[in-house]
Amino acid sequence: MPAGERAHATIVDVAQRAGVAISSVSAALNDRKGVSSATRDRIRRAADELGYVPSIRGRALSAKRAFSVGLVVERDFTVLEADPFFGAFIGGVEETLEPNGYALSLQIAGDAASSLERQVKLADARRVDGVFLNEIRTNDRRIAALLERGLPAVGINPPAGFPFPAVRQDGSAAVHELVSAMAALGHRRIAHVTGRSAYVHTEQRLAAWTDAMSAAGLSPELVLAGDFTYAGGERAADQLLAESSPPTAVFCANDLMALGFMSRAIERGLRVPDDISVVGFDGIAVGDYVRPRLTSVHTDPRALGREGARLLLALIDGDDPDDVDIPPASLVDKGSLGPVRA
Amino acid sequence: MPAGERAHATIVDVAQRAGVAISSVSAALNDRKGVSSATRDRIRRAADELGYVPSIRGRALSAKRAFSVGLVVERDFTVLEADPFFGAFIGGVEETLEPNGYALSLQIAGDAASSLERQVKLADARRVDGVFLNEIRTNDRRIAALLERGLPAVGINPPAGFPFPAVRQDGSAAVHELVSAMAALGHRRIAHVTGRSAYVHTEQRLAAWTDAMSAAGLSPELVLAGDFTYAGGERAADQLLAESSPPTAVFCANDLMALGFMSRAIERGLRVPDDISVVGFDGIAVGDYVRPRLTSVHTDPRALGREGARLLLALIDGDDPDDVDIPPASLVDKGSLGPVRA
DNA sequence: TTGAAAGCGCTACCAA
DNA sequence: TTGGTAGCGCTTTCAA
Repeated sequence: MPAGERAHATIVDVAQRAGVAISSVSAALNDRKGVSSATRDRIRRAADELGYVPSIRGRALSAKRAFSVGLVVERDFTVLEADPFFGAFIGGVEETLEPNGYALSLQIAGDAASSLERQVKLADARRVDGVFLNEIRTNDRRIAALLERGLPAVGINPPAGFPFPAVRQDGSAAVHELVSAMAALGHRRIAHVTGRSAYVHTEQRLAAWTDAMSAAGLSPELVLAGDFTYAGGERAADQLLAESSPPTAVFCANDLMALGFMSRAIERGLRVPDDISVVGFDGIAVGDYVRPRLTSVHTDPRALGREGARLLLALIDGDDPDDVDIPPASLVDKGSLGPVRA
Repeated sequence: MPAGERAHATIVDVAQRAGVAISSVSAALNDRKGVSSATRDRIRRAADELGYVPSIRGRALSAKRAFSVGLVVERDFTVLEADPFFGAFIGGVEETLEPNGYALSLQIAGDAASSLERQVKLADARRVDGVFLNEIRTNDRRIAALLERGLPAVGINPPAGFPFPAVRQDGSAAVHELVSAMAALGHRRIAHVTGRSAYVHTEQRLAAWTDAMSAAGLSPELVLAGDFTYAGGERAADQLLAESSPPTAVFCANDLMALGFMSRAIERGLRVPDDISVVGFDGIAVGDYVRPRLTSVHTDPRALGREGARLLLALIDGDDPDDVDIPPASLVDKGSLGPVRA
């Protein structure tokens, strides 16, 4: 028994005070029709006087809804700390959930297996009415698990053929713009440091870069496998800059790697952007804390969260919502991209 | 009606399959006594075969528990993005909640008023069995609201006289160590940039610095009001370094400000730490991404979350747990603290 | 040891 | 328009 939980007024208390049946209270307070405005007023007053707030527990059981959606963040705890994406994403999610009386149930999982397990647990225990599918892998087992359970889900930047509604923000246009800008500045040897393998967004960014390179008449061969971490960016710099003819520009699949790359490049005695241009992807605040500031493809995780939640609630309501495209990511030059030195 | 939610097996299904009453199923699966091992086995088997997972909704209503705790993060969305504290804190919370079958309900509030409102809503709707009280203000209205509702709560680094159980990490010892170290390095003009006013942790850090300065025989007069943001740190640098006899060392109430201060100091042509030593508080990962790396008082938000959740669950179980002190924060020198130039 | 039944606080259906 | 009532899926008490 929970310690000290105060006795709350229930729907029965309100009904008694207003001298009506509980079904009328339910109808009145939920703005259903079939209640005269006189009794509706009386019920409202009684509810106010008692400080009545409907119990979400009773509602959940009766309405067969949890009034809650789930987000499982698959991150090593230590990495999560440095990753600002989810703060903004969750902020956006909240923007939609709160006015709709929904809450967010957040879980942290260390790896893919426990992420799947958490997702399944949330669904099986009926803790949530739907979930976000984030950071999707190329062969993501969560999809089948969700499908099998018939749990509403919304994908965030999912791959083609994704079976649930999705919200997308295109980044490829900005990557094309980036590569053309680099080419226009005289860059020919442009490298790409990828994200962790097996992630859809890693593939998406790699594909965008590859396409853009080809479109610019450049050969997309300078590819290094990264891991989305700062240390991974440092390692990439050590490797790429030690080559006999190193790149003059590098596009990293996220900002954290770009920051690590830039830092190590500077430590190795290079100037950014004079000796090497470094560009990231995400547009995190930390990019403004270094010198030069980091040029990056800025995304909008908050809009992704806001629209994703909107889709999810519609889906839960039994609608069949269309996918949502939020305005494409944009290249924001802050100084770490410059012309090739003569 | 939620779209497509698959029919789940209920306790009735299990009882039928096992040929027993639902009360026996409940007792068996919850490891209560009074069930023969034979029927217990039979029930377990039936449950397995049906893939039975108890509905948290039914349990919540009957047990008068939500099996969920709440955390309201009071942050501007944009600030949240840059703040790594909560990622680690939530990770720690999860570490405790998950094995206990509890979930975390996360809310984001933009200001104190809506933070209070959210907290109250969570409690009144009985969505959670308890909440964390974080970033407490010197005159925090949430405390009275929680007390009034009798909702279990746990304070994170609360002030003296706090009415709920609490988990604390002392930072003052490390601040004393810091100030002595600065004094030993020849610093006399040591400044402090505070956090946002009206926050308990702002006061705690200021008091620790003031005490430490006095203990070192120095006058604690160089105090500048900050706001915990990077930009605030930059402003502090502009102000302090423009003085006729600027400080030779500065202790900022958090790392973000220290990073802003350091960056601006360098932009103004000073060398860190040769011309000015800069030290922060928190020990965030970003401190390793700048040069010199940021010397800071390292805290352990993950342990705070882990132990805070442990306290909260005990409280919910009706225990009267003692406060928890986790090992004190420690000064970690990474290079932004150095001797006064001759 | 087992089973029957009450009740948790709602929603929704059906009569009156 | 109203009221009565049957669930929703559990836990818990009380008899058998």
